[in-house]
Amino acid sequence: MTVHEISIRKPLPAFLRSYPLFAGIKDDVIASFGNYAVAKFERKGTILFLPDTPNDKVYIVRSGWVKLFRETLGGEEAIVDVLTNGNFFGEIGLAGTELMPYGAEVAEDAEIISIPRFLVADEVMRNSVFGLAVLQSLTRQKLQRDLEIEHRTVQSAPQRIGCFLLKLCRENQKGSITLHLPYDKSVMAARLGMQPETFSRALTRLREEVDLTIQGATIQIPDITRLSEFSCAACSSKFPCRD
Amino acid sequence: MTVHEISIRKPLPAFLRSYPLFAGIKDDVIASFGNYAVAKFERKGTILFLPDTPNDKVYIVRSGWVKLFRETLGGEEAIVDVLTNGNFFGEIGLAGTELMPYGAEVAEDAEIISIPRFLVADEVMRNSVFGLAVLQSLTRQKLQRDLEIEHRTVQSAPQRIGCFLLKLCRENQKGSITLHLPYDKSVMAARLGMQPETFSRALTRLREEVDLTIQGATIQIPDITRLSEFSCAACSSKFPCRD
DNA sequence: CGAGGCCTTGACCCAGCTCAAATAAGGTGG
DNA sequence: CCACCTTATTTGAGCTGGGTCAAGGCCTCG
Repeated sequence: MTVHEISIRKPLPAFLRSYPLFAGIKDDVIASFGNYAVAKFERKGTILFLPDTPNDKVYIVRSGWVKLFRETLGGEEAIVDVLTNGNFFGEIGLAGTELMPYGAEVAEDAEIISIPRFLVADEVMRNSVFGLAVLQSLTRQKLQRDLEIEHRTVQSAPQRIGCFLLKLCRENQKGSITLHLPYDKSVMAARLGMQPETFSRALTRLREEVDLTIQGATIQIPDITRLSEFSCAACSSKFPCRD
Repeated sequence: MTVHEISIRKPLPAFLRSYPLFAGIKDDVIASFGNYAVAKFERKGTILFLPDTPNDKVYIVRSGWVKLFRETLGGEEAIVDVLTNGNFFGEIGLAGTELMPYGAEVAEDAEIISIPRFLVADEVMRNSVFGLAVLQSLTRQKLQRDLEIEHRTVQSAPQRIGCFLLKLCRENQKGSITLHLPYDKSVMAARLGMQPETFSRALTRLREEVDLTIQGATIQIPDITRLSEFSCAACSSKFPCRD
């Protein structure tokens, strides 16, 4: 919860440009974004905004991880999503919503760019290429949510974890891979819609099933294909089921 | 599966205009949409397109119900969504996706408008007001999905059904209400992420819990407030948890 | 070295799933 | 309008994945 913000200004334009979302934006606009946008390093635990709170910024994660959450009436926390490099959030503000339906907390030290909402809205209006890009991104994200819903009903806990690990592998080749769980297991559990205890046990089952080697947050996957065969067995979409 | 299509042409403009999505569109564009758009009556069971099939149209439901579905590898059908008046689908095509990630089947006799994708894309590019409207709609839909995910993990089966009934009530007043389940219970079950058997039993439990009167597809709700208190007890958002 | 935060284990429980069957609800042809 | 067939819904019985509660481990940091 300790706030240890370092307010810095970096050459955002290059960063923004590097993401497909901003591919069609003219230089002067990027520059304008760059003038109003703020990049900050934020420490794990920092709360960017609370649920049901007014907010007028759109955020982009430059590095690290940010989790979006809601509070159940019962006081429990439901995790909506956990974001990283190049992902954005707070765009619900573009729909004119005053209060954020979810809160945002830094799950792992992160660098976060915030842009006043009106700037983005203006640019959407002015630059149709950008508008279409955002629109397409949202379309895909919605689809991603559909998949997520399906996963939660169709896959077992170990399969869901396996599917998650596969996403972490990105476009990597077949064969053996070593990877680090990027954030707390309890957060992963919530992200995958299960209890921490279940996560722990499910990971054990998955290990037995596909011969993982697990040391704390480090996981060795001897055979990706085998993992995907196990995890995606129940799913409706072919293997790389990411966007 | 019998196809009993009646291809008709109705004054679409008025219809389109009546939905907020098209509020900002200029008359000539509406007219152009009207020229290329086709409205058809389709019978229950008609399949509009299959999953993983190329498609170049965006659809709007004018009346009736359409269900979007995927096929699990196991051959089971997972329902993505069930749409009605004024809802649109197929917009994923705007993201350049060639193959539809889901299929569409008429769940209850419906009138459906289809518009060539390029027309919509053009209009998004040309008319920023329209573009923003679509963008906002998608944003809200994505949020809706988030809620859906939360519901499925936090609510019990009876609560989920209750929540669904509340959505059917729309902006109706408090007190007693009678309503008709708009489509097959088995489809509702799938839509809510449960088995038909579970649905049946859960509905019975809900009846006992909040004194519903059930006759086939007709349901009498004596006290909406009571229903919402029961259903939304576990949810993170206040009562009218729809868009 | 002790405190607190994570994570893992153990024991037990229950909502929802599965398989199987009985009943309603429509629809059709005579 | 009736008998018959098909599809939708309900019920019964039993099983189990995942949740809950309660203890330990473990590791980090002061």
